[in-house]
Amino acid sequence: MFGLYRKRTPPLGDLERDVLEVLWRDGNADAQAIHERLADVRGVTLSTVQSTVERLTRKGLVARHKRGRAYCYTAPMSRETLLARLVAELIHDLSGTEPAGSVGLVDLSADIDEATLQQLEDWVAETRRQRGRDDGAGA
Amino acid sequence: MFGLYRKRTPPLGDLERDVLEVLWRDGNADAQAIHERLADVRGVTLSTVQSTVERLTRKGLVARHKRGRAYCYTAPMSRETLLARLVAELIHDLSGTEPAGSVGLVDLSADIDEATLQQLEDWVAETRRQRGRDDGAGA
DNA sequence: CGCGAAGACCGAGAAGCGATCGGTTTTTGC
DNA sequence: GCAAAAACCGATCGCTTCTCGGTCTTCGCG
Repeated sequence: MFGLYRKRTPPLGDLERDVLEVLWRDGNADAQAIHERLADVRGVTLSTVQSTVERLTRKGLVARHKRGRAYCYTAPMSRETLLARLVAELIHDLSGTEPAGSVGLVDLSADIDEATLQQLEDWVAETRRQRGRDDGAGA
Repeated sequence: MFGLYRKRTPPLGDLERDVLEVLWRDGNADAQAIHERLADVRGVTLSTVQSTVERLTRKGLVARHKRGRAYCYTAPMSRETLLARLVAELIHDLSGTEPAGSVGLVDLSADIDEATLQQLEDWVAETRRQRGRDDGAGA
């Protein structure tokens, strides 16, 4: 079969990404704080930020708890974890029935800095390790 | 800075993905052939397929050349290359200013088969090798 | 050379999603 | 209680894919 419905993490919009970025940086923040952080680069109102962070909450990508009169938001899923999930989905979606053993990658590689590359590599290694001791059920 | 405009590969729709899949499988095909391949799983008309493959052409993801009265479409970019590009963009977009040395990935890793994992790993290695002998200008 | 069919092309419309914000209600601190 | 701060709601806009029918072009063949 070709088209399968899967529980893909909905693709993040630009503002959503920025909000997450702030949350990852500061650990936690209320809408106001996020807004102030973002106002420099983006001319958005507090309302917009609130809507966005709320959407993010609905998506399960941020958690919140009341503190004073405002909500305090946090990103329970780390940047790395989200990245991993996204990469996983991407790979899963784009890897057809054929495992395609031929490694023809290597092309648009420039664009990634060493650190990221390292990250990816470590992630691969870690994943393999994990899967090795856990079980072999992948696809 | 937070929001950067980049030449992201536009996100592929479901049908677009399926069309690419067919192209990768068969090497090349005209709209008719693609349609027949897809008709089994998807009740789409030939017109729809044509539109989709044309959009894909505009995106530069498929090439075409006249053969007889119909166009013959091919996917110049291999599945692996496209995957690599997408992964690269994903990583680039989601890796903030901080390289985030901590490797906290490892979570949703199951979902990927060994072959793909291997692929990714090789790709990383190759990329690093490439960039090693070329230059060090990454970020 | 002309004709009929096959296919490309175009434009239109529906649906989904994020971004955006204003206005209203709720909550809270004093 | 009251005023302000914040959450909440719902509406709109723009963009993208999917969908297709209708029209124009082109090709092959007699």
